[in-house]
Amino acid sequence: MIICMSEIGVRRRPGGRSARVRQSVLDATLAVLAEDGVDALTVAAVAARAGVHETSIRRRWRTRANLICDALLSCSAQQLPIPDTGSLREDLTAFATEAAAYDATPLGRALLHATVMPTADDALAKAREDFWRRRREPAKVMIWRAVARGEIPATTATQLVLEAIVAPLHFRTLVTHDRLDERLPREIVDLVLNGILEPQP
Amino acid sequence: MIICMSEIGVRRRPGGRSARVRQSVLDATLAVLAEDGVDALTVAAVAARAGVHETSIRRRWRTRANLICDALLSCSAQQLPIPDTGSLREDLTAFATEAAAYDATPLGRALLHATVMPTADDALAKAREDFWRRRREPAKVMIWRAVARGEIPATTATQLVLEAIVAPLHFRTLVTHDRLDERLPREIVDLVLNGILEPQP
Amino acid sequence: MIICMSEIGVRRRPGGRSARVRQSVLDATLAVLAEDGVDALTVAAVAARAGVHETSIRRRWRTRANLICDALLSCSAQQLPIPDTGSLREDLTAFATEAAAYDATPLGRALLHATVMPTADDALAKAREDFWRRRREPAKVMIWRAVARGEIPATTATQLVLEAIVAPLHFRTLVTHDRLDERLPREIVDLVLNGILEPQP
Amino acid sequence: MIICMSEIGVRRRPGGRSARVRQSVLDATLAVLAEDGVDALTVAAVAARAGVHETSIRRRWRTRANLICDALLSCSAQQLPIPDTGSLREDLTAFATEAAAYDATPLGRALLHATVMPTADDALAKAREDFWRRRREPAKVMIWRAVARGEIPATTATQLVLEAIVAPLHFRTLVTHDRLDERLPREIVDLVLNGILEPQP
DNA sequence: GGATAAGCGAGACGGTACGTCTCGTCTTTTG
DNA sequence: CAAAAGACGAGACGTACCGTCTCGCTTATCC
Repeated sequence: MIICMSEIGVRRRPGGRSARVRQSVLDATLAVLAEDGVDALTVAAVAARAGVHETSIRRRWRTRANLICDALLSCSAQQLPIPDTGSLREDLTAFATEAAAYDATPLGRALLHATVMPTADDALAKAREDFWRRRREPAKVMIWRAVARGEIPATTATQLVLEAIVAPLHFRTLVTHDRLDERLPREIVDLVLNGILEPQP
Repeated sequence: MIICMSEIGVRRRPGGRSARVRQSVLDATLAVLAEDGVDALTVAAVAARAGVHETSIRRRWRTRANLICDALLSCSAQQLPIPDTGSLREDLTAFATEAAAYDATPLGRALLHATVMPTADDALAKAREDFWRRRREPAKVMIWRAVARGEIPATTATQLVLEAIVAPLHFRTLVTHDRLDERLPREIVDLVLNGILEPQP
Repeated sequence: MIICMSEIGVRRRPGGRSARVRQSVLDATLAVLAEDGVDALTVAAVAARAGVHETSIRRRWRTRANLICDALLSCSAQQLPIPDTGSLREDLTAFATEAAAYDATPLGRALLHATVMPTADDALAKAREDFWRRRREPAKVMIWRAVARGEIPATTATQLVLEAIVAPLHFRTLVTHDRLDERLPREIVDLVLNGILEPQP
Repeated sequence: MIICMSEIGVRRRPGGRSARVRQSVLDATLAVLAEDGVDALTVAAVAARAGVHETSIRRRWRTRANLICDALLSCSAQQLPIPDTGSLREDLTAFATEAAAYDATPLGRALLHATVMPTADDALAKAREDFWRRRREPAKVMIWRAVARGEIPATTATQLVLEAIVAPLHFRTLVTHDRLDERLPREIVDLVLNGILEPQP
């Protein structure tokens, strides 16, 4: 599978029924994903919801995985807003709060599940990595600004810091449904900024 | 589904064929899980591997989900060893290293995938939470020891600290297949212990 | 299967629990047969109804077919009453009416169905033939009496006459659910007694 | 099940794969019916014999009963030949002889069994009635011709006469496996034509 | 602006897995 | 130690989905 997913059916016949069908199918996919979850997402359900014949979907996306993957990418563009408060702590806290809130929405949860499914499909795997990369990269600017402000050293591992903040949130959403309240983001950010060691005198 | 999974078939006829069948099926389930992954785990495959008739599995576990769930719980006992080096940093680093190594094994990865699968089944959801709780609780002793040694304040959020350490590892294993090398655990532990802020003069 | 069905469990302990169990199972079998029909008759259902463990039934009757067959024979004794009005026409009409009425009862219909089921089991086949023989033989006396009265020739084929009368009734019950009303028996008897040819002058 | 069985898949694409599959499945059904009997008829067996995937059969006919029923109807067209000898006695004798011969064939016996199976399925019940109606109706012409020739009164109950002739044959085939030889048809016809009463002087 | 090629509607089919229901055998457990 | 209770082997049934294929027909694009 060498096709680039997010391009399927995009080029040819850009204006007209094709494009209309494509869009309504992707919308329907996300809608079903949000409502019923990823394992209840069936091609037939998407077709019905999109008002499109099942065959048309199968013809274009070939497999269920491709469909999900394309839908994923199609919405990975709409990124979370990156706060800019002038303080790293406030930036990260706001960011973490947004992430937690998104994980609490049906679509957010469904996307999370979708990107975590085991898969043998390389294209899908790649699409998932892209999905997260597109989410992560813009957020790095918060770190860079803090470095520029001298809050943190220039050697700070940007990606790792971001992951240390969002991974626990996603993890709680996925498995342990422990407390995922409004105080949690700040606690995590405090942890990452200050560490837990007793301040050395 | 009110039955407690991990008890299925345990009580009655504890000595004999029943117990033998149960054990071989659970073993086979984990084996298949490790080799082929969770979505390739088919009841027929487990039955074949266990040398047991498919019907016997379906009769006792009813659904595929129950089977996976029971297998999960059956192996959640065998916990990771909890290091005790006298230093929190070394303890956590060793622990994180073990966790990363386990995530790199087929079974580890499969268990991870199995516990993040979306599910409508309450029993399964509960089993997964139990699975992680049984993994997490014993690890808390590392924190307690550090508190006793005066390394960290008694108010430290034990669960959160552990999650901040393992969640990024699991997250990389699940989605972004970014670097998951031998240096990563130490980096995360440093992050959690020291924070990233410039030391205040 | 060489065992003679209708003897199973009869000899030993004629007054004890065995006999009690046997009777309640056979009763339950007939009851289920009457209520749900032969193809819905399941060993489990009979066991439940008889208040007996399924295994006990299986041990004694071995197969479902044997059970049905034994139940059948156990009730083939209770024959239809043979009328004796002094007139062959009235005797046969009454007999046919009874037969039609019995076919209209749930048990009658179920027995009919049970005896026409295809089977590979010789014992069952034989039991079914016995069932019908026991029903038919006593009825022949009607013919004999008519011969004695000089109503019909001594050469009359007794069995064939009886079959010509009851077979159409059973046939309508089994397949064509055409008219099976109170006038039918008499019409059939008229047919058999007088024939349909125009009386020769 | 509101669908009319015998129409399933008949209309659309009359010459394509569908029709080919349909035909081979029905043929296979009748073949299996003839060879192994109705209760040994398994969907898998039919599928194997028809060189068609089991799922295709289940999809179109849904249940085993429907399949049998459709096969039944599909062959109810090929009726027995209706003799026309100029004599009612000879016509009926020939007809009865044919019927007896057909009951002696595997397919004949299987069809007979199939049509007397108890069923909760209305469509199947109706199909069976249709099957027999289609067999019976054309035969009535023998009676009508005899009426026209003045052999029998115009008031003769055509259906009843035919049933009186074939029912005993079918009955013997189904249950009592008594004599079903070449003399029987004639004896039955004699019975029905002349009656058994001593001729009145 | 009409020919042409792409895409869509419709419906089967092959294939895999799931879960249910029997029947009949076998093995533990228990009285 | 024999009967009762229950698990197991075997196999059919029916359901749901996935992915492929073939026809017609509609519609967008291009000459």
